[in-house]
Amino acid sequence: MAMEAPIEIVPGCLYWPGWLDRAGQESLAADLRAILAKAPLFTPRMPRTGKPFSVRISSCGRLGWVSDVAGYRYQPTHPETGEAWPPMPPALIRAWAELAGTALAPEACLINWYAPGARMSLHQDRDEEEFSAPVLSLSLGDTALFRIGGTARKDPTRSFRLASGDALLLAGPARLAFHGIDRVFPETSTVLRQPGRINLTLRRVHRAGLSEFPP
DNA sequence: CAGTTACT
DNA sequence: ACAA
Repeated sequence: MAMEAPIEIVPGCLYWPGWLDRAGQESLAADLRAILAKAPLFTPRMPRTGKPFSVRISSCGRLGWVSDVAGYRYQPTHPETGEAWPPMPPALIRAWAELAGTALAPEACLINWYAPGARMSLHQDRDEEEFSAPVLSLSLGDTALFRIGGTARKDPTRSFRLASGDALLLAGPARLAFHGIDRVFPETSTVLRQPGRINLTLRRVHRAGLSEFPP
């Protein structure tokens, strides 16, 4: 299979602009509408303070990432409905298989919904047990200004735009890099049929084992 | 500090 | 820069 070579933004941070074509984006958007009908977006809150995030989130896959006053964690059920997260659609399994470069299956896909004006401040993805597996990010909808630095908060950062269909991998030395979204640019995509942006973040949570098997 | 605010 |  022909695959265009990614751009390496910083060591370990691989970027495939336009990885998904328009049809692939539309199809994934339809998958997500079905998922969000079963696992509605909810507002995460900061540990201890309870301050709400500006993004709303949901998940698919075996585990979902949640945040509330008690802290950050992965859990197998939606915090408001109590239901298991919907399964990961085949298109996402395929994306992980093609880009992640690991035999470990993805366990969690966090769905971040950025309404116009929503932001995500600089952070690390560090709530997993397994850091040898990369984090895979897919963008859908309006273009965003993404920023990535090093493994220390004070490290210098670089910014670039993530557009609908772009894929980004945080692997190796970039797996624990600080990153965030500074801005979403209005009216830069029609894929979602509404203003805003969706970011999908696929992750391996556990080191290995039983999550490979059906329940 | 996956947060907001102030100021260049 | 913050405040715990």
